Amino acid sequence: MNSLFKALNDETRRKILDLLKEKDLSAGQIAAAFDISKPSISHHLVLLKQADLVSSVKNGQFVIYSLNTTVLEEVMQWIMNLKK
Amino acid sequence: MNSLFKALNDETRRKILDLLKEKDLSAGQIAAAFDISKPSISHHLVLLKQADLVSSVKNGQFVIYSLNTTVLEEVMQWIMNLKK
DNA sequence: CTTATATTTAGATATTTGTCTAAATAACTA
DNA sequence: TAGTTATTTAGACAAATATCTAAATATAAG
Repeated sequence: MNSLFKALNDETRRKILDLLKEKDLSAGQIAAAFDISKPSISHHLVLLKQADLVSSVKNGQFVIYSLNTTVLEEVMQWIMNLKK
Repeated sequence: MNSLFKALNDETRRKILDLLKEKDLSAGQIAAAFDISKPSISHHLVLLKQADLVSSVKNGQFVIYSLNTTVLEEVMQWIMNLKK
């Protein structure tokens, strides 16, 4: 829960999730969408992976990232419980 | 959206929301539930107010805080859009 | 009017976070 | 194998954050 809210608490990371909603992308393609260095984006991707919001597979020299929405259920549940 | 995720990105603040789910509480009552100084709790309450997650009314020398769940709709919408 | 109680404001400090550049690692390609 | 491209790791640094103590403000009560 902590790593989830932490991962979501950044505009750049939320935009990355938005990008991945459309289609899977390589780290480089993701970085290209931002005016931020590749190492920084790589770091954001680490945080998103820690939260299990994205997964990645290596494809040759590329690393392809995909959105994983299943953990968002937890956030939904947490909110629902509060609204109860 | 930013202030919302920011406010939610802290265990103490999430617990405050949980407390307020049960019933309205004064700043002092909220502080009493944590092992953290009153000024620190006061600061957390400021952030929760900024995100519009709580509202407060002064009652004599007390300030009573209440949970406001309506803004959580935004978070729900944002998540829904991602899951789409 | 003075003292006590409730809360916030101010200012300081240690930790966390987002960013960068340079270097390391991995995998293609000529 | 040498060079090129893709990505991550390492290390540094500035900004943001959570916390504290001390002081200020506001209200209540004797």
